[in-house]
Amino acid sequence: MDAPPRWLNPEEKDAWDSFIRMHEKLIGRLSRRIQSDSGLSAADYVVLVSLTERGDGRMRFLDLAKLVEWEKSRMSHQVTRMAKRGLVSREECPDDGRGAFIVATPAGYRAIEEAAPQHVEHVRRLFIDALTPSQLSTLGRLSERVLDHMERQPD
Amino acid sequence: MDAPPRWLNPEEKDAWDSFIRMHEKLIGRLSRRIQSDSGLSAADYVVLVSLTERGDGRMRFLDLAKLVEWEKSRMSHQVTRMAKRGLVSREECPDDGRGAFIVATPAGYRAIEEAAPQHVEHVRRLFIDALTPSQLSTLGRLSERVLDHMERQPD
DNA sequence: GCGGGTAGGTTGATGCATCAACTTGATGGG
DNA sequence: CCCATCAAGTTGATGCATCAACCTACCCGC
Repeated sequence: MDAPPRWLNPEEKDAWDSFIRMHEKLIGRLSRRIQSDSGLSAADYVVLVSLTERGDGRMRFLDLAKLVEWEKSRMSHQVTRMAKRGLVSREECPDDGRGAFIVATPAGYRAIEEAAPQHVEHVRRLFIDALTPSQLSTLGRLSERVLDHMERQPD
Repeated sequence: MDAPPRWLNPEEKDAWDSFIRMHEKLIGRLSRRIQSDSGLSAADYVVLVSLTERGDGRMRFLDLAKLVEWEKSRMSHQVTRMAKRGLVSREECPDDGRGAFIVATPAGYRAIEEAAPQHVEHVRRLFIDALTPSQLSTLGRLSERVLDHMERQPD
């Protein structure tokens, strides 16, 4: 039944390769920077930003997981590691005996407040500054388009 | 001395977020697919493609690492795991006593020949098909531009 | 021909990602 | 009320990524 594989043509392959290489290099550099500047991993950063951005620095476990689109087990392991380092703590939930709140500690706040400006600076320097505003917005729109397309695909 | 952080403006932030979310979702789905379709990880796939694409299925260790832009230690660990599963083997290098060749085994060839068409199909379905040829080429050019920009930046 | 630097590669430790299995508390139907 | 089922979250195992330290073999100047 095997249909002949629809290999990528040269233009498609070039575009795909550039895209992948660009993203890998960009993310690699950003995450090494954030790690060496602040001692936070990219995962720590995402968690702390999400927690502290909305007011009280606390969120229900699964709400947090959904917000950043992580599986619960991934989040659980991450929170365990961060709690061990004092960046967040777990609190139990009065309404639901199974439930948990994840709370950013003062050390967590300090860490993210120190890390965020540097991180943004690197995003700007490595990525935003590479493009004109119009190119940037084009890239954003194309990304949205791919996202929408994926939503409509099985898997 | 701290300059005030140059936060991203809303357009910049939207573009950045879309871009990041898109890439994460895309890579996540592709690598889960390749894993469940073929039992290869994305890393296995990259190594096997690189080895088998150029003729004899063998390459010097560091040449391979440079080709895919990995650190030698990453490659070494990866090769160890793959060798354990019989996908590649190490051979010593007659010219250089320190050196090693990495060789794709018959099982490695079978694995990649089975995995590649499926993988390409998913890339096409999830990514290529989301865009018109002209949009795809735009995305490729923007990626190149970011890559070039990064080359010129420190770190 | 030997002693020091460097190139080629390995190893161990640690953190991150994913999968499957598990526990415990909530909930709703009979 | 009780049992089944589901939701919330944890745990353990395994593979991947990164860093630093290490080991040899090669090479070059003397």
